[in-house]
Amino acid sequence: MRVSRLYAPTLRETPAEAEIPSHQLMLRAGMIRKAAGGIYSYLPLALRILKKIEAIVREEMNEIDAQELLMPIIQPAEIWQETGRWDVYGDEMFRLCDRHKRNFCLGPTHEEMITTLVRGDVRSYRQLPLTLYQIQNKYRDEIRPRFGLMRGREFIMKDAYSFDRDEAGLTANYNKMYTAYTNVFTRCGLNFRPVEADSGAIGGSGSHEFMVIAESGEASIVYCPACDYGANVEKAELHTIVPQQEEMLPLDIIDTPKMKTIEAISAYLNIAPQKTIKAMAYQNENGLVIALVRGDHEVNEIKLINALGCIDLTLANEEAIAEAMQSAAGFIGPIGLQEVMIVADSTVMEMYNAVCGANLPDKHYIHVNPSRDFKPNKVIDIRLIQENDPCPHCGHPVKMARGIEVGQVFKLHTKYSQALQATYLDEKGKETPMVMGCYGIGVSRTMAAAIEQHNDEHGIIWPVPIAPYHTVIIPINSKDEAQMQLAETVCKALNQENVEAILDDRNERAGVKFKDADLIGYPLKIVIGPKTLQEQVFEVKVRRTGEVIFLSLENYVSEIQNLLKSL
RNA sequence: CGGGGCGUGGCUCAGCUUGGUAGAGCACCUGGCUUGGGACCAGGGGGUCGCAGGUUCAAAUCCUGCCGCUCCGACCA
Repeated sequence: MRVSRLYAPTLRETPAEAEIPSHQLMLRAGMIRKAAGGIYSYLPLALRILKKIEAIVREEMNEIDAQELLMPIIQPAEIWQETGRWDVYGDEMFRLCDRHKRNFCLGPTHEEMITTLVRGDVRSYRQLPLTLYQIQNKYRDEIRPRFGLMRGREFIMKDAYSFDRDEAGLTANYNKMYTAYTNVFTRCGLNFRPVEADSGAIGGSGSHEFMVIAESGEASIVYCPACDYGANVEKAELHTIVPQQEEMLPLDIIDTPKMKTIEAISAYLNIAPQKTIKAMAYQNENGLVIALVRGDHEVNEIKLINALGCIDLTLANEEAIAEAMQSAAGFIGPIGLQEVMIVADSTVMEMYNAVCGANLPDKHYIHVNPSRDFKPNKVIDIRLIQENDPCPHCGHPVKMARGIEVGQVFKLHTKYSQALQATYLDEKGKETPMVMGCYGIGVSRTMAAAIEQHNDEHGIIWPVPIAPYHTVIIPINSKDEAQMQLAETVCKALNQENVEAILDDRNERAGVKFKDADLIGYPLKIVIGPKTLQEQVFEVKVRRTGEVIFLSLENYVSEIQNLLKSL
């Protein structure tokens, strides 16, 4: 390939819309262009990268006996109505209508599709286990598409689905996938960490997310430096904190004018925030809910949703609070509340002589002893983990990091097979629902995540296995025939030995070619200039380190192959 | 959906307050010169100033509505 013919329009300046490195650099390197919010064209360089990632994914999937298939993007409403997700998915689903007014959607995921496919053709335990996967576009009408490929409305995903006879089979398949995912992301050159995850709207239980560690990541994770524990903060469990026992003092009520925040009240009373109880008012489809956590803790809304078994949860507005409790935000408390659901974090129930809102304007209770003074409807872990909280496995203080979710594995169990009657006959002739798992990799997101981890002020630095080309060959002066001739010879020789080389034959000054090469991020640059011809040596520059290596005109092919392997 | 910001040539932006013949840099085309880290000289093409209404002798500029993009929040395999 010749750069003069390559469709990779590079930009010297950063388009204003791009916020994070991967988005900025892919636009500047001429790899993607936006068609609409969250919808992009992949230009030739980006497509080569995607194909490399896909090839790695395919190899690892095939290795564990998953079989590739391809399912439709357009899916009929009926199968989604069967599982109830036609309504649950809401505005995030792209919906469309055909000329007969039949409803369809653009597939946001394929559980319904694969399950209805398999239920039609798998009848016997002899046909199980079965794992199928595809690499296909997905469509989600995100509330807020952003960060280029990181959160698009159209994106490429590898999705795999396993069907087993029983839980033991599912666990075996899940573990194989977990290993395969570890291999995929390792081979892509990513610094990642698998973490325990909430299984979310897709349902089921037992799930890990594969997080690429990056500042621009939208997910917060915790991990333990002492053991191998890691979790999405949404999921991270916490043990109850049991403080020293104290003598319970009599409940009292005091004036606390305008003291609406934990910070204000603890300063006013000169006590630690740990001695206060924070009451948060939420609203869900069943009404008002008061969530209680210790003053220095935060509510984990995912845990709260799971504890309540509800779908929707938002902070209650002032009117709702006033109506239900004759109180205002800042002075809410659990004592004396009637007909309002109260969920207390387990740590709250262990507190002594604490402070909480009195449900009266400008009043708080002191010497509150939860076990004595009120009775929550539910006591459960609902707090958000914080840096230095004890690891739930070993107790060592945990660390926090930002992560980009590039993959997730789920145990679905029989959620979809039951809803869609995907059953098989077991050895005894008994009809049994298949036990399912599902496993996703965001392929286009992985490309972006790789850039987030591998870039510098000059541009992208591709890991060799997913680089669009292994090396660019730069003749310093394209009008010098000797240089060009040698460059072409070298280019041909390398490509013949499976070193992907591209020749920058443009009639540009050397600086322009170097800048573009650095921006696009080829792992190596081979420079052919006057020195090369005189001294019969190549100059090879390593993109990542800036290191310059001189190779002789003899056996340079194997030298470059070795160099690429070492990167 | 709530709150900010922005829409002027392919890109980055100025001009708008105070209405009066649409600008710069980069990119592009032609010629020259140049070739080891985004050169230089000369010439040239390209914009109904997001759309629709309104005010005015006159609107990129003022007013109204709509659309799009973007940031923050809520949401999210």
